[in-house]
Amino acid sequence: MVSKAIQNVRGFGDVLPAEGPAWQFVEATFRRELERYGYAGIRLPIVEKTELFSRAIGEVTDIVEKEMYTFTDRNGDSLTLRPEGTAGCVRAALQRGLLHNAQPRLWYSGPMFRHERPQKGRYRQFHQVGAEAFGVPGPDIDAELILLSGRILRALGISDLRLELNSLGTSADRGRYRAALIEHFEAHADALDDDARRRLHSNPLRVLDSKNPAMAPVIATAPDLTDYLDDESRAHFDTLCRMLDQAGQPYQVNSRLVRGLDYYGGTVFEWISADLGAQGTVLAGGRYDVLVEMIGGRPTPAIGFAAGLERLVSLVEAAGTAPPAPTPHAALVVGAPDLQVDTLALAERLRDELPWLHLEMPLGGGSMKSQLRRADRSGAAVALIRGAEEAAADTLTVKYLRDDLDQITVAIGQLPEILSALQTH
RNA sequence: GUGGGCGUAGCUCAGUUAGGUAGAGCUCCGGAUUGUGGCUCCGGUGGUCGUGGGUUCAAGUCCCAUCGCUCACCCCA
Repeated sequence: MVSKAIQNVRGFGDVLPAEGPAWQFVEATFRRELERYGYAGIRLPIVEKTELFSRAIGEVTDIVEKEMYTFTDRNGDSLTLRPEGTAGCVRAALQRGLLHNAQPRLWYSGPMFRHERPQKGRYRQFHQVGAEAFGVPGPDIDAELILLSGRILRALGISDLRLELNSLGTSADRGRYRAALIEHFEAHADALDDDARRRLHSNPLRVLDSKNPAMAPVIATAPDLTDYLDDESRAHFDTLCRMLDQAGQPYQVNSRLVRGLDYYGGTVFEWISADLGAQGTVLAGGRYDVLVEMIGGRPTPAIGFAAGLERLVSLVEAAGTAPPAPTPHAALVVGAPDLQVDTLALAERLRDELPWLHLEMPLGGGSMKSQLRRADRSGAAVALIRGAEEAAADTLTVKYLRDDLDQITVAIGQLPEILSALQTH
């Protein structure tokens, strides 16, 4: 009696073995480069109190209003599957005293959850690598973080990326700009579409993002955020730009670039691919100097980024830059069923003696022909054949599956020497 | 949340127009080669046609619902 098959939950994907090399490449590259810049790994819970996100991200954001996986715990607490990583990282750094008289740089990686309609590059469970640097107020950390992100993306071998940069200024700057924007759009209310009217008072900056071509003229004539920055924000941004120029990092200033989370202010940046359809942002971040205080700490400047791993993996797969999965050095083939018992022990002795050795056995029986076929498919460089003749003489036959070499029969004691020649394969 | 496209063998797909109880290629298994992979040839395994209802003498095919995939809007990494 076969039970009804169960399918996955919508938007919750599986990473299959074929995608393994690309995922490992992306994750290993992030880890390596982040650690080179002094970022220390931190592991954070997937569930936090709902209030953490509603306070940090903003009550009126789409994420908090309609995308969170929120549930009531058995003791009545409202808990939420994290929709992003920064809030939890700040909570942990603050709660554990990491911010006390220190300027920690932290990174983390893991699944995030948002109840959105899935599409290319957007899933309900998705994975991010995040990096957060606390306690440094100046543009130097902004520049270094951006250069670091560029280095990672270059190391992944992804091309056709552009870096967009902007400053959101202070909260007061944005307040004045917001008022000016509303005034502008209200003066041209007849040119707005339904979405724009709906957002005009809740999130007027978002109106600038509209993809509706009919809105292009009214958006083009809208006030520019850059004109509303105070002297300090402007000086910070100018220095950042000079640092990037000097380091040879190209970028485009985009005064329309904004963020969907309320805690951002000052520098914001975004790496965008042209090859991902509508969800082209692969890595984005910015300053959030007010967040630590919002969560109950002392005012602490901070900046960070988050990278979407599914999107990067997709680009890495298209670019073909991930190293292939490693293939076995050798496959040990058993010539007769009565040899299985001590051949398995022989394999263990070889693995003991040669810790680097990737040795597989085509287990489960089958003819020697079948075992050799499986050995070949495994990608093994050589097949080690142990049949009745070899067992009687305490030898093994080494058959080269990739190189044009004759097979040889050698004493077991000679095997480490023979196999060592394969180590660089 | 809104709209479009799609679910047939492990994979890629035909079959849906005009309802008549399922096909191909690849994969996999076996043989040709009584101890030797890859190429070739021969043979074979494998599907309650996403799921649940309904119409019908008869449903992969028509209708309804539902789940999943996918693309865009929206939103975002």
